[in-house]
Parts: sequence; structure tokens; C-alpha cells
Amino acid sequence: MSPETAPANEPDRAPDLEAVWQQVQPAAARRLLVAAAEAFAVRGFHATRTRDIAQGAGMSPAGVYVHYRSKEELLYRITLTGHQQTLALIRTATAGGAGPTARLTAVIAALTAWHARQHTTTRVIEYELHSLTPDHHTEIVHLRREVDGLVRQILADGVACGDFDVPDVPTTTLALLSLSVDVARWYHPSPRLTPEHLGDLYADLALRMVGGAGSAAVAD
Amino acid sequence: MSPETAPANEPDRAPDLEAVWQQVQPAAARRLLVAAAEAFAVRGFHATRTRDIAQGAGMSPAGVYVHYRSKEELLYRITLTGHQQTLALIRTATAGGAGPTARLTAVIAALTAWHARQHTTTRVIEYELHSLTPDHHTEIVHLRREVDGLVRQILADGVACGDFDVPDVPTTTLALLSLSVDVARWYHPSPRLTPEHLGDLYADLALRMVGGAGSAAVAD
DNA sequence: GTCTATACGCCGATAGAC
DNA sequence: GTCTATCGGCGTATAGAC
Repeated sequence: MSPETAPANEPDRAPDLEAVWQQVQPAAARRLLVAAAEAFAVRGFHATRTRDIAQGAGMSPAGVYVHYRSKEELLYRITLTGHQQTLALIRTATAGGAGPTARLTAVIAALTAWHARQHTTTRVIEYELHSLTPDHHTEIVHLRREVDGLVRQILADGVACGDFDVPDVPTTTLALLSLSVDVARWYHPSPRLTPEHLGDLYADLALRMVGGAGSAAVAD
Repeated sequence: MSPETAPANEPDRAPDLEAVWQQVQPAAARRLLVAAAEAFAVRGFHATRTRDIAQGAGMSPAGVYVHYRSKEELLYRITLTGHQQTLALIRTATAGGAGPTARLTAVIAALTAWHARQHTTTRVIEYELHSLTPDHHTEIVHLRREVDGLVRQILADGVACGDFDVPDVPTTTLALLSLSVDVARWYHPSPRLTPEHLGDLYADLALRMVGGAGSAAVAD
């Protein structure tokens, strides 16, 4: 392989997508994960053939089973890692003991930008859950409950100290998470609407939704 | 079939789901549509076997092809009718020449309640688009653009007359539609959270998001 | 670890009787 | 219009050489 051309089995991919799986070793296992995530995101789990994944990773069909026991295990690894990263993201954004307003805007901005920048990965982890085995599905649902609990706590704190005005905390929590999650469904990269810009817009919308300070632009 | 028992090929279904397809004739074609919508919603298009659909409609596997040319045609009919009903819903809610505030709350309440009550159907029409043939997919995307345009116009009108404060109309339109669409993903029937109640809650959230009157609770 | 070749079951769709 | 029977093809996963 000459230095001026990329190897044939390393397709030219968005660097962001590779970055998510950087720590996966060996390289062949990582290429398979990335290829699987791309295929699952575009076609869905059941419409993706193991041949698609192998070809995307520059391998023969049989090569998949050296690194993973089944197609479902690929989905599981993607989904598990994705949810762990989502949780880490939220915990980072809420750390430091800031007030509810700062925590809410930080979380929504980060979560939204993550769903936009990694829309390929997040499309899989948000919309292909039902293709997991029952055991794996149960495990992921537990992680999703943690996500819900962390955001709900911010709203509860904001209501308790009077910063927020929220008639129905559980449903508003769902609505806020809905906004960010659904970004994975429709977002495509655009110079007009970068992940960071969208994150800021959505953080502002979130603040308005909870009746927080800065949301009363109309009252001026 | 005795009068006190339901016929074996008419499973005990939510009446709401039957109501959506009431006008489809003959009855066998309707039963197939309903069975397909249920199966597609739970398992997804590619994980659903024609045998599942036939069994759900109380027919043999071959019976499907008397009424539909392919499994994809079933998905297409469900998706097309669903989008037509969505558009009709929005047009009804915006009719009458009311102001932007009344139109927005009516549309969001109706759209949200529709996604909740018909979460089985809407889960299919919102999340299985990618399994349509290219031609059918293109046709549906046109209908979706109409939906987007109708909601965007409400926001534009509200901004023009000063009722709304929206920094980015296209993105806020997407966010509002996101909220309602995503209901199809997570909603399940609950006495605490009826479709109508959720619709009212979301209409209030929508008004806050656009900085409309009644959203400035914090400013008092 | 990667390949070629293939086993084996499943699925969409059709044939043809009634 | 519905059935029984079945075709042809595809797709996951494995066997075994290198």
C-alpha cells in the first residue's frame, strides 16, 4: 500500500464516527463495528446482511465470526457502548454542582449535539433496540431509565427551588429527551446547522419549556 | 359462529386501530392491513413475515397475495393513508382563520393526540419509511414536506404579527414536529396520560417554545 | 485470522385445485 | 377468493484449508 492512498479496506469515513469506536481493538473488530453501525443506521438491523458488514470492513463474510458470535452481538456492542457514552455525557454536563438552569442547558446542548454529530450511531441505539435479544434489551432499558432519572432530577430540583415552572415533571422530562433523541432521525450534516448550533438552539427551547429564566423574551 | 363469541379470524383489537382503516374494503383486505400495521409496529417491516400478517388476519399465507401484490404494498398503503390522515388532521385544526396562537395549539394538540392514540399506526408511518420502494418513498416525502410547510407557516405568521418570538423558524418547526412524532416511539396507553391530556400538555409546551402568550408564567 | 465453499433453514411469492 | 403445496433464492453461520 503506497503512502499516498488509503488502504482499500479502510473506506473514507467521517472521522467522527471512527472516533466513537477508537478504543476498540483489534482494528478488524473496530472496522466491523463501524461498518455495522453505518449499515444498521441506513437500512436497519434486519435489512442488513452480514455480507454488507463484512464488505464494509473489507473482509470476507466469514471474517465477521472471528470477532463476533452473531450479527446481534454487533448490534449489542454498538448499543451498549452508545448508551454508556450517553450516560457519561450527561454526567459530565451535570457535574460541578451548578444550578438547575445551568445543568439543564448543559445537558440538552451536549445531548443534542451528540445526537447530531453521531447521528449514525445514535440512530442505531435509539431505533434498533427491538432487535436485541430479550436479555440484552432488558440491560439497555435499565441504562435508559438512568438517563431519564438524571434529567428528571434536574427538573425536580428546578421546581423545588422555584427556578422552573413545570406542571408535569415526568412528561416534560420525556418531552425534553424526545427532542434530543429525534435529532438522530432527521439530522444530516449541514454548514447552516452544525451540531453545536443545534445544541444551543435546543438548550434555549428546553429553558423555555420549563419556564426558566431567560425564556421570557416576550415579557420584555 | 355463535353470536356470543367473536369469530376466530377477528382478534380482539383496540377499536381505535380498526377505526383508522374502517373504509378499506373488502373486509379481508382490511384485516390484512390491520394485522400488517400491528406486526410492522412491533417487529419492524423486515422482521415481519408474510406468514405473521396472514395469521394475524386469520388467513393462509397465500391469502395475502389475493389482495396485495407484495409485502411492500401493504407498507405503502399503511404509510400513504396515514400521511393523508395526518395532513387532513392538520388542515382541520388550522381551518377557520383563527390567529397563530389558536392554530398552533390546535395543531400540536391534535397531532400529538393522534400519535398517541394511533401509536401503532404512526410508529409504522414515522419509522418504516426507509423500507418503501424508491418511488413510494419519494411520494411520501412530498407529503411530509406539506406537513412541514403547514406548521412552518403558522410560526411565520405568528412572528410576522408579533405573537411569537422565534429566532429560527425552520429549526423550531422541526423541533415541534419532533415532539409529536416521537410520541409514537414511546407512548403506551395509560389512564394517567390519555392522548387528549398529552395533547394539551404538548400544546402548552409548544406555546412556550415559540414564546407565545400564556407562556410567560415566569414573568409575572 | 483470513480465506473459499457450503450447509441448512427460512421467507416471499406462485401454481393450481376447489 | 381461499386453500394446500411448493419453488427458488437468500442469509446466517460453519467447516476446513492455508
